[in-house]
Amino acid sequence: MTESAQTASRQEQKERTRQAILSSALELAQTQGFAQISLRQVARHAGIVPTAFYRHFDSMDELGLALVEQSFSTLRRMIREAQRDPQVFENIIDAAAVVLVETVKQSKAHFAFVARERVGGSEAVSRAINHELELFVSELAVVLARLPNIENWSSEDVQMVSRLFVRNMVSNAEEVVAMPDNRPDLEEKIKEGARRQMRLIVIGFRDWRS
Amino acid sequence: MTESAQTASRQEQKERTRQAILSSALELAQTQGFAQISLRQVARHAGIVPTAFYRHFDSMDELGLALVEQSFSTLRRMIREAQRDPQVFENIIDAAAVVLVETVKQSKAHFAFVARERVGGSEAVSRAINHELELFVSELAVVLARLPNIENWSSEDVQMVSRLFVRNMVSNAEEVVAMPDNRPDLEEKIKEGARRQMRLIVIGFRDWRS
DNA sequence: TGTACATCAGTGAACGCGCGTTCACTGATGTAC
DNA sequence: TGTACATCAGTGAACGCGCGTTCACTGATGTAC
Repeated sequence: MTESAQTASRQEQKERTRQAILSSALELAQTQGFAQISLRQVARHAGIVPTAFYRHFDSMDELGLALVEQSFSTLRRMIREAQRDPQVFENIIDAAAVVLVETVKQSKAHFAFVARERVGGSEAVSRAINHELELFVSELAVVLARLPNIENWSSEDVQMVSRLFVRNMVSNAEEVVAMPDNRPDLEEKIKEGARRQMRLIVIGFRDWRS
Repeated sequence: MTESAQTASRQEQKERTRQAILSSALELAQTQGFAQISLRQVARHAGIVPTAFYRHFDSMDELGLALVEQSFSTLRRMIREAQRDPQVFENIIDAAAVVLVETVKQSKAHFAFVARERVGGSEAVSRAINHELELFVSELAVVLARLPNIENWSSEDVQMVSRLFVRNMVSNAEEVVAMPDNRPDLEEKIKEGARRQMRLIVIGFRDWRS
């Protein structure tokens, strides 16, 4: 390619269309749920003809799985960034509540997709989501195992409490997703609720015996 | 009516068809999700012609709302029965875990419907389910407020912990629903997990300060 | 640089299918006398 | 009890529609020489 980079290469253009399909599907899934939207709707919204869809995905299920992947990589990146924040180590609970709400707010569409298709989606999509969430539980368990009151718990107990946290995270994320925009009062309420729930659980740590 | 009761009256027969529609929809919804099933599928499964559906419900949404009602009345009846059991007052947590698993097992289809359509369903259906769940949180809060360590908590805190319990109940119910039949080992694992989670939360009660 | 050919993302017509909904109907159940 | 009429749950044909998928195609981008 000796041309100036003004015009897009074939593969750049293809990637752009692929992203248009992904973001169209994500947007449409927000209102009706992914399982309810059609290949033709997605194509129309992405500005291509239905048959062109097949140049990028074999089926709607394949598209759904790609969205699961995209959603979780977004989530993981945000958590990694949050962990770099020194504040997090000072007051882990308050920080977690804030990070949760802020993170979810920033990529509402991905969270809405995960929360909704986890139970309502096609077999393949919801299996993929639950698999990712189980990975998350295990990852969090590793972090929790290092906390003072927990260090000599059995691994089953650590896994259990990790599952309790992740479940609550998902539930709270659902609430943020359902939250209408521009309602800082509601937002604060959810944060405060998440904070209290986490504190209650953490208080239990001290006196826990298996 | 002077006839012997051997043949069904018109309204008895109509009610029977209505129940056939409801149970057909519930069964079909188990595998694909209610939002994915069609009026014609339900009619076919219920043994009537599609147009006869309209003698009973105005639309699939109306049918969905009827299923929400049926599911929650089943749930409430089971909880009322469980409360009569004297064991429940001796060890409230163990009893709750057992009741949860047993109750859900007995009417898997209704729980599956509630768990799934709560987030994946149509606007109208999921709003109805979340409304019923909020009622549940408030009802449980009244019960919790009478527990020793909780009696002088603020009502917001009681509501918060009630929400924490109901969320976990829903999550555990989802697991039981997803559980393959005839796996007593898995069943025991879920019960044990539920028991531990509840115990951890209850332990936190003692030292909680708002 | 210029030419001839290959690649392949996106096109557009066509298909058969199941859908929700309408409509006029049928025939058993129920009621009035 | 017997007859004539009303009710209404369920029927069956018909409709227009959006769907997923097939196929042969077009024409811009990319490559070889």
